[in-house]
Amino acid sequence: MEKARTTLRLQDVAEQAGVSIATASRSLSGATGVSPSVAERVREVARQMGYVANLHARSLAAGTSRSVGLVVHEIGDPYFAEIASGVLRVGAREGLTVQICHSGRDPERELDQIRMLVANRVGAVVIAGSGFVDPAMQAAARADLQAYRRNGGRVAVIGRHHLGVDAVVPDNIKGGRAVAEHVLGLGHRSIAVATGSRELTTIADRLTGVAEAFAAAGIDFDRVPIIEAAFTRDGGKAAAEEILTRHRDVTAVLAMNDDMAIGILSTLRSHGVSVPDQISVSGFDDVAVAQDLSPSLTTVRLPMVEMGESALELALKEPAARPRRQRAAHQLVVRGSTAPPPA
Amino acid sequence: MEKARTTLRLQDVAEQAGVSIATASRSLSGATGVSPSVAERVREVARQMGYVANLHARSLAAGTSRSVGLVVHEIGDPYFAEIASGVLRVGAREGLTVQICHSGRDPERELDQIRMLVANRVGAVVIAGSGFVDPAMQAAARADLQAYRRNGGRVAVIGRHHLGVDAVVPDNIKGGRAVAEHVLGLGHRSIAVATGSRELTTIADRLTGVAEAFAAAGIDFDRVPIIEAAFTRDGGKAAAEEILTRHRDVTAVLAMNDDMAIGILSTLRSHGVSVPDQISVSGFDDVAVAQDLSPSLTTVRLPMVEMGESALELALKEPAARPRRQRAAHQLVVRGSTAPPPA
DNA sequence: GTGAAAGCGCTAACAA
DNA sequence: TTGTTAGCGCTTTCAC
Repeated sequence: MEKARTTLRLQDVAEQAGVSIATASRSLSGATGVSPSVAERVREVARQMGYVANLHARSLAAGTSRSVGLVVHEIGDPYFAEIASGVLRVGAREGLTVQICHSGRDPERELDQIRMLVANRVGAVVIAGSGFVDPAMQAAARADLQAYRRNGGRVAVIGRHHLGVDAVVPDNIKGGRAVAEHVLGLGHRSIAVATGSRELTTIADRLTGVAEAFAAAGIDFDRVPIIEAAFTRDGGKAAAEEILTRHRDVTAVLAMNDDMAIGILSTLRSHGVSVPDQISVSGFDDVAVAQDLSPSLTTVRLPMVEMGESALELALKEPAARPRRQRAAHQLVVRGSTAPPPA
Repeated sequence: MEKARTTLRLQDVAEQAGVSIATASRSLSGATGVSPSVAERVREVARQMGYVANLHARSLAAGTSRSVGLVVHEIGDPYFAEIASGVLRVGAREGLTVQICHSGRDPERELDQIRMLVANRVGAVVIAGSGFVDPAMQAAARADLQAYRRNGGRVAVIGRHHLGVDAVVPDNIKGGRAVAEHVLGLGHRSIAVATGSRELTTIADRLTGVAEAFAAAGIDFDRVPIIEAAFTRDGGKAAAEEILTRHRDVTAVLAMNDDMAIGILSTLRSHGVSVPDQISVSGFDDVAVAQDLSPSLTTVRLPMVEMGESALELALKEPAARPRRQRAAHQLVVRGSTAPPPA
């Protein structure tokens, strides 16, 4: 008794169409050198049989694959979800499959995930998590990535990394400066900053911009309360609690991302503190809900979806001699959560 | 001149370690039947050389792959982002890579994506988009999926589908009923419903539950204004505009998801309509920001992350004789956006 | 324009 | 316990 074949092979299609496997291959992959009529017939037969090529076999034989990888800190976070959306969009357009993985803001996990992607022989990888300030921390990742690139792999990152690869970089410094200038311009002088870990370059840069604005306004940044907490809504809540307890004179809070700002708004509201009448709050990123909050959130808009798109497009381009750096536009978006300080 | 090998092969590791390629394979894949000392040595050599196995070759030879697929409508949508987070979490735990793709709520695109996943020989696919009410619409997908399963592929869906596979199903009917009963219980009688396309089973079910509650309250559901718009924030805004224009007597709006509810809140606010004093608003899903809105949103909580986890776990289990159906707990969460109607 | 055949890098019988 | 070898399904020279 013959063992029944389960999956269709290219050979089955070839036999059915009465051509050689080579011709079948050429017909289906759209290669040149097959007479149009034959190619069409093969395609028709394949379609009717419901044949789907085995991409593993194809990748193995051709040495290239139609897939790319994306590393994010956490896909449930709107910031990364929107970036992923952009990456998926370009991927679909180019007929690429996209593997997404979490790094959980952990450099070691990030490295593991990169290794896995390399093992999967993806054609390109996009790293969307923020880099770490400490270059040593990324030495291993950098080495792996270099080896990967020597073998023809493409890499692009979003944000500032020490990886020596193409990058889409939002100007976090200028953005931080813009939002701080806005709040200072409203007349605030007693300002607190709510931030995540300064080990992340994204955060470090935003803080740098804020510091610049303070310096320009003649304010000693060392005296400004910087509340460091998780870079999440819960972190924002914790920061707000601390501000209400230990910095009662504060009239404005600069959150280093929207998530924290949302948590801050929530906590202030539950404490009966009116925004922006008593305290102004600003965010950073302009996630989709920022405009629908009440009050709507003053923030710095980063085009996350476009950044995802650009990053993959950059990675897909012919590699350049030296790393390319593409700036992402940022834009101060003034909404209802900021106003002059109470008289 | 010999062409320089770029990527390391298993053979290179085997030679370096002084063993056969078979032994090297067994050592690295953790298979039994190798002396511990040899296995350890091989692993050490591989690590030092920086060898990463070619997963395509492995999949092709072994006929199985350590990857799974996830199909969502749109990863930028928090609902799906949270589900994806759950899937990625389990995937990481099990050492699986996850391919994510967009269907864009388009049955044809969904089919294409499924085909692509099948071509990639993923071990399992999780479909997270809502199914369509019209069974004919999914006939093709169903056929493809059946063939995939006959070849050993696993499938699980989130939500009600006509696909004949394992499913994680939120009880949308009861959830719809619960939120409608809550609003009716507050005394509202002039209620509008804001919804997305009823072609989606998720939405159809929620509406069914709502209708049940209305019937139980002795209200003719046919007289209730049902505003159909995009199942997004923008759709919610459009629905709110219409309600303000054409249904001025409405004291409560039931939105069939949080996204729409957020858009509704936003539009009502910009029109100076107070929530919940003048109009109550409810949502569905309990996306993370729902609790941080102002007013915080009354909604039906669905454990999205857990649903994603369960779906992949279900797909990874040994297949059962008949499709399994796992209920996801839902819970009415009463917050600030609902109150009795104005006197 | 088409076909035969040699791999792509790995796993899994089967032998030793 | 270890090694030899035949594929996995496809692409791609190289002949014809």
